[in-house]
Amino acid sequence: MPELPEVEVTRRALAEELTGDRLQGVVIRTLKLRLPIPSDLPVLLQGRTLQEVGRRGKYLLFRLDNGWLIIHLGMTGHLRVLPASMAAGKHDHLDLLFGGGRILRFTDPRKFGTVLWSGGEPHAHPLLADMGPEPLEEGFDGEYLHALSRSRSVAVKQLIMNSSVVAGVGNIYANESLFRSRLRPSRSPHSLSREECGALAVAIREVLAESILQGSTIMNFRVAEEPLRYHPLDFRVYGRGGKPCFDCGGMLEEIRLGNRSTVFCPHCQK
DNA sequence: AGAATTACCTGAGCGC
DNA sequence: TGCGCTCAGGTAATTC
Repeated sequence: MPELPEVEVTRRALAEELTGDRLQGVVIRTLKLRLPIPSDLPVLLQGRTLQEVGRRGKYLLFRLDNGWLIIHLGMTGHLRVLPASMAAGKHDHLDLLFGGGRILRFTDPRKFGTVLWSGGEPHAHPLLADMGPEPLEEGFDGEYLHALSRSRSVAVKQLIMNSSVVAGVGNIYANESLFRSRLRPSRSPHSLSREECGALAVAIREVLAESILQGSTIMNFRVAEEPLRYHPLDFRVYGRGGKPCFDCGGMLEEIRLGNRSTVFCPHCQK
């Protein structure tokens, strides 16, 4: 489950490795992801040059001469740059062939990933058009969260995981940022003060930025041929239900919120 | 409009 | 060793 930091680290690695290179071929092994891969992708991509690699939330945006290839890694997807001679495995769904015998290979066992094409601005694509602000950019702050939260009835954790509220905050970082800001995941948004909303916005920005920094530091300079890993040792609460809180030593509690695994410290988080 | 539910998919972990 | 079961989870589509 690549979250925003992993997607950003991938973006940087691919931009470094592939920007300016020409796409020489496309191999699609199945169109049947959760949403079908556009069948005319080979025609659209063949011979085009990669101009830049961007990101919106957890969507990777590859700008070609004639439009944008949009890829979401879903739960289990990853992208690697490999020698073209590398045999394809069971879950290798898409290869983009570049010069120098390199392929950009999309692999996704659970097929929750998404491959789209946009002829124009990718932000206008229907699946991206309604996304909220980028958490690491201007426009996402405590005031914004506070204003938005007045009329919402879901738990605050569900609020920040809503992509129309803020882009790219998934389950792991929602848990982590709520712990950092000392807020219970089940809190009603309209109960949050301006100060609490501010602390939450800061916490979200911090946990994401720190994870990107850490991921970048360990990133293989030549682009990992192994999928990027998470940094499970760094998580303070995610995956640690029943274990001691790093801050107070009390036992972390695990509940379900919106059918998502939710971990918090009942002592530290109010 | 916002909230809740469903659907998609397969590896991993479990009990037996 | 292998079978059957349950679970995990991002997000689009659908329903309430």
